[in-house]
Amino acid sequence: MSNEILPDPLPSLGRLLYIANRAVTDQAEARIAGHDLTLTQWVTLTALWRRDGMTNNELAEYSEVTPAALSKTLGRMEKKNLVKRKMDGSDRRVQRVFLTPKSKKLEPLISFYNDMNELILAEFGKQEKELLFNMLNRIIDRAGSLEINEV
Amino acid sequence: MSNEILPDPLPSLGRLLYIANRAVTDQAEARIAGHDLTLTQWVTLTALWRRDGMTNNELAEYSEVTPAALSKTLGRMEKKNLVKRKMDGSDRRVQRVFLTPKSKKLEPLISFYNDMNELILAEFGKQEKELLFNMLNRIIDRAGSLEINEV
DNA sequence: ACAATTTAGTTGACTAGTCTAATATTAACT
DNA sequence: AGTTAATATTAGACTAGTCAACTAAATTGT
Repeated sequence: MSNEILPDPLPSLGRLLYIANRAVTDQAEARIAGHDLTLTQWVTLTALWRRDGMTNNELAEYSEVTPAALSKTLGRMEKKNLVKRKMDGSDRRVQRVFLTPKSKKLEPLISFYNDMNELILAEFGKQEKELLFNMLNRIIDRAGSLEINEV
Repeated sequence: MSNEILPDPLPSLGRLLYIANRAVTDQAEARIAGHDLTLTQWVTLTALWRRDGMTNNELAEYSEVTPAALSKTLGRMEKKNLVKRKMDGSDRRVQRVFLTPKSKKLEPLISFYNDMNELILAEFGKQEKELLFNMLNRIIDRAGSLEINEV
């Protein structure tokens, strides 16, 4: 192709988070792909396994995405017969979301992600793990509260 | 809405990485939005600012995405007049990508992301920062090398 | 009681990634 | 020289997120 030297990719917190997130997500998706589930869809199911009949907005909050995003995820899940939406009896704006026989059978998957995450952190000590989680939480807080200074 | 208790979102490494990555990305995008740039597009430009005329595949490797993804990003950037693709003289399969006057003017943005990341980590000590980067790299290695055990 | 406002959810246009398949062109091998 | 294999890129179908605009229903305020 070209025999010139490529610029080094830029190492930075943001870049590392991007790559780490993708590495972990890819590993997770590979593990559940056999059940015809994506990680996003699995997250939605973990909420319903704990409380069937949640609403779109509750699921959005739980998943930390916008209601619009969640509505689309539900559409794809309904097409695959993983959930069923039913109009709420007392408030007809509300759609309650229910598990199907198919997704009820998948409930044993509820802990797979935690197991996988433990596997990834197998060589981290208890204290190291705590430190890591603490640091990530500090980053989330700090990034969320920083003033937006346009550059 | 519902007066029942919502299930707690699941705390896990993967979840924290997902949220942290989004928090940092959102902060970055807000800062450069005024220049009509997305973070993905900015990453592409940082490569070209360092070596103009890189190819699609080189840029994909640099950005750590597939060549297909990068080709689409270039399409969007070309539409905004941020890059220009030119057929390579000696290998006509290759498209070389060049800065435009518009994107050349944006070169001072090359360090904005690092500056922002430093700001996010302002309260981290030097040693803490090193530890964090080290941990993230270990996670990336480990997640990438784990066997895929379907669940 | 009725108008105005808020809330719940969906849709459309967009960015950005995946994978698979197709097209050109070059390189490699008889 | 001519076929085959590899390489560079693009296109298409898909998931998943954003925001803004919209509809319908419920609440609030007079």
